[in-house]
Amino acid sequence: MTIAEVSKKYDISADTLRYYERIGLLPRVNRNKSGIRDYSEEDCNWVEFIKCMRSAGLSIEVLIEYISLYQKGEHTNQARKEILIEERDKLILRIDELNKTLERLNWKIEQYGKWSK
Amino acid sequence: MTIAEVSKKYDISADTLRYYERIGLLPRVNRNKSGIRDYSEEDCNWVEFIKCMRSAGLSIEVLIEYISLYQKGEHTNQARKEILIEERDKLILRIDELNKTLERLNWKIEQYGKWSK
DNA sequence: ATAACATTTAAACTTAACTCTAAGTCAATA
DNA sequence: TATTGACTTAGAGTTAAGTTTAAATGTTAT
Repeated sequence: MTIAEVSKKYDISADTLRYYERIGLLPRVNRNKSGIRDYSEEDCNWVEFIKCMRSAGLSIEVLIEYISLYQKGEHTNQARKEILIEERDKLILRIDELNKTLERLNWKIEQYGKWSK
Repeated sequence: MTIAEVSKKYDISADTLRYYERIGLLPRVNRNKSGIRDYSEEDCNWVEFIKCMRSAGLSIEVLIEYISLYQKGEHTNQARKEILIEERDKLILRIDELNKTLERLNWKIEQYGKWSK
């Protein structure tokens, strides 16, 4: 797949895809004879994974670390698992906080409802 | 209360408090005879509200709009309510997305568990 | 085979949201 | 009363995460 196709499929700009690869957030994508990126299915899976994790607030920094460990092979499994657990726990706290704020917003909206009908 | 006290109480730097006031994200705080900020209880309530809403991801831009409407008086109630509803709905979607990612992380962590124990 | 368009790289630029600096004022303390 | 330390403003600097630009090369449709 070309960068344009991947960009469209995952709704991430080609610029961002190149940027992610440049900083090591995506494993290096193979080029064809003329130097143009040709994304494999595994590349696409990484793109999708990164998109999902970024949208959940995981920092680029921590994801670079995760990918770097992945590329070092199976002996990094424990370390990778620890990263995921740490991020998972942060996410739980975050969701909790957001739910509290949601309740607060709901309450405030109700107050407005009392006069503004 | 002085800016240092408010800063400590809400864990927001004095720089940030001044910055928020400067850009209209906080209503202008009264100064004493020598020009030093003296935060009233209402000021503090705003600080706490802003902190909470920012941490939930509401943009500074939308909060400035909300506060600006507030300062224009009761006839802006409907508009303010609409802002809150819009942000509340965005927040619900966000929480939903985060919960899905949380499930995915949990699943991945379990996969790691299978070999790395 | 030439115009029009996509891709490449490196590097500069942008944006949101702060954060720091400089130069000055003011209040409390030694 | 001299110094120490918090506060003031305006404006410059920082950070994370892209986005845009420039200059070159490659590809496709006529």
